[in-house]
Amino acid sequence: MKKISLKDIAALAGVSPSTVSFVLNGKEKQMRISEDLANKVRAVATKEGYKPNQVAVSLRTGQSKILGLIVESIGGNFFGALAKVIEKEADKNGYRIVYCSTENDPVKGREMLRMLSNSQVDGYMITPVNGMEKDVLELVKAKKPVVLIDGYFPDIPAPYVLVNNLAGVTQGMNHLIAKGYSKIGFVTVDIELVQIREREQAYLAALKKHKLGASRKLILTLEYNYDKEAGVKAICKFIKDHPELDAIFFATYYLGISGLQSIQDLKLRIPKDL
DNA sequence: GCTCATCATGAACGACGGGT
DNA sequence: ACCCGTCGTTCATGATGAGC
Repeated sequence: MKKISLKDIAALAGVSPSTVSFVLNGKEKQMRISEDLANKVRAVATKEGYKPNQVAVSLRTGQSKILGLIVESIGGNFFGALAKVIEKEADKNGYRIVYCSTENDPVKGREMLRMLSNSQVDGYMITPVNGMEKDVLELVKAKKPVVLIDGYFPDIPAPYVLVNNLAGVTQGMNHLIAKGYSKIGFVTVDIELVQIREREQAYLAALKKHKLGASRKLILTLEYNYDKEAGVKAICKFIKDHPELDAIFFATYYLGISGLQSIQDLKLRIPKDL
């Protein structure tokens, strides 16, 4: 069976295609189309199960009503929850989301950007990875709508939405310090992301502010894609090498999980020993 | 003859294929 | 090598008829 087009509906209803278009797009008032005719057109369209040809709509309007979302990873709590909200808001406004991930690989990030571009998406939401600067800049130069999420490029004039890394870490540190801990370690990763750097800076700033001797000696930096076991071992060694530690701050939730494993392996008790 | 309501006409969108 | 029609849809503009 042939796909029913707007023209078919028009022929069946005995009106012109434009009339059908206006009615189905809710512009019958604006176009002064009588209520009776509008109802008739709607009835025919529903009966025939008419669905607009999105390719043609895009061709005509220049809009795809699709937004591209590039996140760090599709799995995981943070980006999963984020995507859910974004999808919901997009849906409210008649947009759909194409969803892909970079795994913090700039090559893959660029590949995804090109894919989205070829798919004619109307806008981009991107969690930036170092190495994507040129491509993002190109989008901005081309006046494409771009929003960066959970990170930004200082030199690129694109709007961004961030977690308040500074306030979050500061609040956490203040809590530990208020509880009387003074030898606080910091475990982070060596990835070049602004949010990670900000967290480390906030950690150091908190120590400095409370005159607890801000130094890098109590900072452990793991490789970003650290092996699970190796990471746990490294944290164990870090704790053993620094017996003066009475508290540890983990820069990310996955580091925290590894850290809990390490602490358990060392048979230390929380919060008695650490 | 004029105004208003009501609906139709036709061009345009971008890429591709077929015809000269 | 170039032009032109094709797809389905949208929208500015035009056309028709009714009522005064």
